[in-house]
Amino acid sequence: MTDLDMASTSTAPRYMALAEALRSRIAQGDPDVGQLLPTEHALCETYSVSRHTVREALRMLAEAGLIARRRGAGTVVVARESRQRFAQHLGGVDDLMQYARDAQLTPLAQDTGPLDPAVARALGVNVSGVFLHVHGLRGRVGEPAIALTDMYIRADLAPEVQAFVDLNGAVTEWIAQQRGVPTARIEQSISAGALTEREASALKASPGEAALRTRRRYFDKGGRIIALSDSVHPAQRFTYEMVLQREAED
Amino acid sequence: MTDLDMASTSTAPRYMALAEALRSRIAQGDPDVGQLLPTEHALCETYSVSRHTVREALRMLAEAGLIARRRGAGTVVVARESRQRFAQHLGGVDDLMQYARDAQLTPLAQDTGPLDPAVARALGVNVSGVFLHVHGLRGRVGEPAIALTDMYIRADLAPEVQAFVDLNGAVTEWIAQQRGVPTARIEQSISAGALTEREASALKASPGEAALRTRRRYFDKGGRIIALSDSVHPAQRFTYEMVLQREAED
DNA sequence: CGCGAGACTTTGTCCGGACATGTTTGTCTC
DNA sequence: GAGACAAACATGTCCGGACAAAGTCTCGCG
Repeated sequence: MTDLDMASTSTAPRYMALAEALRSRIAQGDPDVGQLLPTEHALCETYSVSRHTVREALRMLAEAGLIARRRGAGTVVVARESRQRFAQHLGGVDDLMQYARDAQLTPLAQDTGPLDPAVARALGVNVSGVFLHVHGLRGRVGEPAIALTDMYIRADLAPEVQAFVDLNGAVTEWIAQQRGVPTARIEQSISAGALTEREASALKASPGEAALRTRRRYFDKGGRIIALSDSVHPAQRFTYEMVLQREAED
Repeated sequence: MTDLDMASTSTAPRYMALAEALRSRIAQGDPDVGQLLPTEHALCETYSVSRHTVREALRMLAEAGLIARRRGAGTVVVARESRQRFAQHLGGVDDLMQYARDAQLTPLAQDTGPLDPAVARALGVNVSGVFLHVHGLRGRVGEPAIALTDMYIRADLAPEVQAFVDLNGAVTEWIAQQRGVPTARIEQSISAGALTEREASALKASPGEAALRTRRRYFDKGGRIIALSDSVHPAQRFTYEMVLQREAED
């Protein structure tokens, strides 16, 4: 069944029928996770539909989280199934950070250049390109800082440093608006560790004190890196809270 | 500003600029909730763009939950602002725990009774009733344990202890099936701390070593507590990973 | 005056085309 | 073998058009 003869058996639009056909193929591993889907042009021929219809179907699959599309490279399968039972909903990236709205970023240092290999390794990425790196403290005026943070923003997307500081961390939302590159996916890891002397000094805490470390990778729709961050929080000053709600069954 | 001259000030696509212009209007109540947006045709003329571009912009606003579109009737504003942007989706509670499937629970102690006030305080609850308490280690056979955990399950819902152990932590799913009480909401907090001597001894780690502490509260539909848990993980053995996807809202 | 049918309006589906932008591959030169 | 550059490939943006489907309005008839 390559031609879409769904019209004869249901009233579903063609792009929905195509999305379903592709979803079914992906669920069977054809193609599997990590592999490329046929190109839009090929799908037009295989299923005898216009490119518009193919694009609509692919958009649905992308929104379902099954595929990621990259201009020039193609469309890769990222998940076999959409598995949604519990969900944590966040208003925006700043909710993810869990800092109070008035927690300001105080830059301590900045530079622009390729990512240091040790930094890339710590953040779990293998990425080339130039990044704006801003190192600073995060906290309310007059209170102990809650985070010592390093942000790395792709230089081609980054604002000016002072504008970055004024954004108080909402840089990915600025990039979405001003650069037309919205964040589509965020990977965060949370781990425990002990503060180094340098970290403790900047945070006015004790060396060796327990700390929470949060690392984030921000990706665009095509899976390319937008920004990275690495923050450390003294244990006494920060706890990460999350709420998950059960969702309706599909 | 009716023509889209965004191209001269940013690289954002036209449909995004239009979506932003309309989102801004809606935020200002022009049109207000319950009122109709101008038709697609009118927007094409007002903003000097094709219908395709208008439709893309409207699709974005619809996905953001700001508008609802009805064939033949028009497009109505349903919300002034979008409040939900990102979500973390989990297949089930065991995904939340992030233990390998074969990570077994070894009980070290158990008892049944009311919640100790200190425990209740640590877990952020004020609850009466009787709980089955199981204290144990979690890890793969032959490997260092990754968690020392205390689980508290409402006694009226709890399985037998041996059955509980066989469930390997998926007790809330057993309760959903066998007791007809599904978990509707989970609250989790993640913090850093240092291992106590007792904890370090059980985990075969060093006292004072940095550790991640995860605490969870499981609620049913009516907001009543089903279970509680408090786990501590040596830093070197466990990192909490999460992935958030940008999503449409309903 | 109320109801139904038809006309008109508005969004949804689907086609086609062109050009832009980013990625990958191939070729050439040092 | 490495680097630079060009060409080919693949998706993204944007235009235009036609027809379908659903909703609203108007007019005529009972």
